[in-house]
Amino acid sequence: MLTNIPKGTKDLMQDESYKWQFLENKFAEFCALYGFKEIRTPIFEHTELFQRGIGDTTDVVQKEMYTFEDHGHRSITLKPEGTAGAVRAFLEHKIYAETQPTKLFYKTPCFRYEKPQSGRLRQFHQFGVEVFGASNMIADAEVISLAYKFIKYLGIEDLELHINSIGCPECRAKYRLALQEFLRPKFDELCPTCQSRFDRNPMRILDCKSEICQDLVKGAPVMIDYLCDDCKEAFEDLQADLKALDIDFTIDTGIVRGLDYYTKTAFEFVTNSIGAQGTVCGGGRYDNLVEELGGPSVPGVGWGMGIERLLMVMEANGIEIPKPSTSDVFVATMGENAKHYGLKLVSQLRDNGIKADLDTLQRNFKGQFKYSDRIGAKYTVVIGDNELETKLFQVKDMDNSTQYEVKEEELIQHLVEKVNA
RNA sequence: GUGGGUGUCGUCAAGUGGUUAAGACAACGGGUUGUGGCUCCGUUAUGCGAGGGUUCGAAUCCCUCCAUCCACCCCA
Repeated sequence: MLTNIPKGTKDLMQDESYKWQFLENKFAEFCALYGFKEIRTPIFEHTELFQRGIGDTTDVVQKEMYTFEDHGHRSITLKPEGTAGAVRAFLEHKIYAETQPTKLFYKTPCFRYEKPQSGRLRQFHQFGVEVFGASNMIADAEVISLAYKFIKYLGIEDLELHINSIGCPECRAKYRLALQEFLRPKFDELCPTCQSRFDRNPMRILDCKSEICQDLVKGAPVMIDYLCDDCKEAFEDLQADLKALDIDFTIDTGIVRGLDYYTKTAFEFVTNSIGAQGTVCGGGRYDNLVEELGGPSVPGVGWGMGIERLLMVMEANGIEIPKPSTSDVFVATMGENAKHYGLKLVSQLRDNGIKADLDTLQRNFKGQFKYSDRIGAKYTVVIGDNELETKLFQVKDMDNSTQYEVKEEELIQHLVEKVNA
């Protein structure tokens, strides 16, 4: 029990953290290229922020939030997603009063109380970007382009971009009615889950996996046909923008975001190589969210990318992240005098930017070499009584097993050059 | 929340009622205290997810629980 990690969480251990560091650094670089700046907001917020932002009737809010009362009797919730907190900060710091648009990125843990499965955790992590203040579809295209380029940079080829428009509140409401009218006569034939979706989220019925529902849904009205002029034009603009960027996409009328705040653009980068949870990046436009949360009428568009899923896709495609060396130089010593000399040498090497290490377990000489090999040192320096006396040190190149002597005064410089070569 | 699979050393595993629970890899030690990756030798589960039960006898059968994986739902 004490040594059991909580359900649905993962430790990131020392031999894997480099992968995350790599992705985090690259993501920040890409964001910088696109003019996005990082924000860091708390991992918990007032519960009401999510209720209002994500929507009271969504699954996320209704049954998946980690909510608790703090000692001041406030209802607090661990972030289930990143956008709400970003909007809150945007409002609280009155960023809308500055030069627009505002382009923000973040990385954050998210928490949802769900039953874990492949690609689904209770604590997972997202990269996210948000653009505030831009209503033109160019912003949507930019945001999609950022995700696209980042994904391509990482070498991932099997993520497909799916886009859809889910309209604005007006046209979506009309469409919902039309869809419900279409399905109402077939209600009794729908699978139980779809019957429950009928009122709550009828658009989900369109991509139900049950064959019966698939059949019943044939000929159903499509959201795109119900878009108002404004939404329709926006969707066409987006497609034109993506084409201009040479970004391949497919229109997927089945995309329904599970968070209420989305309007117009909805998109996902999906794969089928990592199991059932194939959405690696999902996002869209939310033109009413800022206002809904008590701010001025400011449009927004953004996405979240699941870091664990991203890594799963990379792994499934055999993409390797360069593993940093743990040690460039290992100093093997014999005897007390040599030990002190070695301790100082290692310290000096580090001062010169060399990853250096020495034995701290009183291993015998052979054991030290073995350890040097294990940690992947490129060079091993030998220090014993002979070396201390002659001021000539043995340097062994671990890759090709050659060994040679270097004068004491040239040793550090020599190693610096070798390692950086 | 619903369903299915799995649980034997750090890892991969053999074992399906009968004396001391194979093996491989890893780890650690050693092959006459100055040299790694190869090789050789040695060490490493009174224990088989936990707790009950059946039995002369259980890792092997039964029950309960727990963990984990996968799928539905939902989403990153």
